[in-house]
Amino acid sequence: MESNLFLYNTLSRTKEQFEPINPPFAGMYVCGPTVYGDPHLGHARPAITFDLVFRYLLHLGYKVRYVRNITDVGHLVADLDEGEDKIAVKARIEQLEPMEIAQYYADRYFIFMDTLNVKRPSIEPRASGHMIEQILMVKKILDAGFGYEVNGSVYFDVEKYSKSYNYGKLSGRVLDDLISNTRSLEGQDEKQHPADFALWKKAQPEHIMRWPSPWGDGFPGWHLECSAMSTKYLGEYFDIHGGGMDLLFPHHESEIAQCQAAIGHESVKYWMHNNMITINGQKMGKSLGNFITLEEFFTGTHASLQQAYSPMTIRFFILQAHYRSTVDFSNEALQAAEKGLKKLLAGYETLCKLAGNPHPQPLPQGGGETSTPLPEEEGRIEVIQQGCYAAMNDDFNSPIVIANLFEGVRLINSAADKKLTMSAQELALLKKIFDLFLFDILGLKDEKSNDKGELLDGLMQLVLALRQKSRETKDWGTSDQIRDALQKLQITVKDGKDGSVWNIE
RNA sequence: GGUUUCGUGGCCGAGUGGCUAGGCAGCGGUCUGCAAAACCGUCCACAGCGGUUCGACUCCGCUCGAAACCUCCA
Repeated sequence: MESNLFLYNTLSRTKEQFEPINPPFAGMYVCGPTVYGDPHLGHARPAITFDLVFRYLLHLGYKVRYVRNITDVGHLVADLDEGEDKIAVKARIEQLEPMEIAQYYADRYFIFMDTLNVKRPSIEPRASGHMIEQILMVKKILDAGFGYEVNGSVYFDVEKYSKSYNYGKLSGRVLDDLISNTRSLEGQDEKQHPADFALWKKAQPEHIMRWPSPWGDGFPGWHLECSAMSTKYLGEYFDIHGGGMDLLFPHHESEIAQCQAAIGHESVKYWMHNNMITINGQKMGKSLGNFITLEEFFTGTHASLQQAYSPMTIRFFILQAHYRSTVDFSNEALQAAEKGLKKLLAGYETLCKLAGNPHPQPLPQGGGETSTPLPEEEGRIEVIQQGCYAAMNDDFNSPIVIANLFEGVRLINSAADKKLTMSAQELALLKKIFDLFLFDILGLKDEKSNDKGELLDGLMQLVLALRQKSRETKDWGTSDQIRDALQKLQITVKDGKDGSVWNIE
């Protein structure tokens, strides 16, 4: 399978040609959510980024297995100092089983990702369901001599590891710097070296989430689940591992070390990282008062939001930036995105009419042949198509894809205005491009109800016919009254040369 | 302080050693009963200071500024 797809590998810090290990198969593992809180903007970006990758790989014909984990074990609440399990803390507060909470927020995550039109991965394994695999991996690392046990906990020996391998190759860190920059906490330090990390952690009595192990009751270290589950479902060497840039260190760095130690070689060919999100130029944080959940975005119920923003507006906005750039959310920017998306989708509707597709409304009759079309540029539609492919092949450059689609919209609208003509072949190809890139690959969709129904359609035809009569008699009062009343029902009427068209907002 | 990623016009956001990004907003036209939409034209850039070069927004260095990570835990 030949493709010209290039993607940016964080490991090499260059764009590399994508050559899967076992074509036509492609394996991708992406770090999923920790399910202890409601899904927010920070969840949307990686989900949409790797959804784009997933969709494009599928389009190129790869047989993709996309694995995204659900982390439902052993997390601390960031604001707490005591070192309690995140989920355990929540459970005590809300008097629920920890797994009940994990289930609740996992379900919420699934629902909101569905709303964002993020395709479900092939497998969504849970850390809690892979204790045996994780324990086995700890054993392997111990057997290989890269781990040590202290008081029922097992730690990874980074110092020893870095004598043979480069711990820090992914994030650019140097071990000596890590030492000098690590403030050693007094007392409870079981670790031999400040940079060592936990493979298995002994559960204190108050820990509700615990599992038996050869080292006593406890829970797996953070980095372990991803190594264990990616190996289980994608093999000891697979194509793409993705996640947010915030996970670069120590999470992904440690995953590399774990796999190297347990398996004897690295397990990932391409590392991909999406950049972070800011709100009005600031990071999103609970303490800053700009922590906005997806539900709040969709309903507009947050003090800093001027209005509700639909899932597709959020998706489009995220795709308007390249995934390796930071993206800054603001009301002004989101409103611009909302309008831009609307224009794109309206352009597609016009295209369908021009292309003779009855969906969603018939083209108003009439229109003369007297227009003087602009001279046709040879292959102007092909240029758009090639532009879209070139953009996707260049490290999934969705903003360029979108720019190309807007060029298509310009042609469509000009054709509708009879400023230029497009052949049936051109229209058909353009429709194909929109169907593929706008809907299948970018994963956008029209959110307004297209299922207008025969009854509504008939009623609207009647209403518009009556309004047309009043317009012909220049009864503007009646005409405007009808239009205003319809607008209140979210139905927009636009008067064109060839009659009026209507849309549900 | 270290590592990483950045700093583009009113806002968001691509890209490139010399050649148009794109969207939103603004301005001027066309169309229109009005409105909306659409079309055409147009203004506003490349954080700052040096250096390399025939030429830099694009390469190099420094300064300033922003974000993520650098502790136990995921």
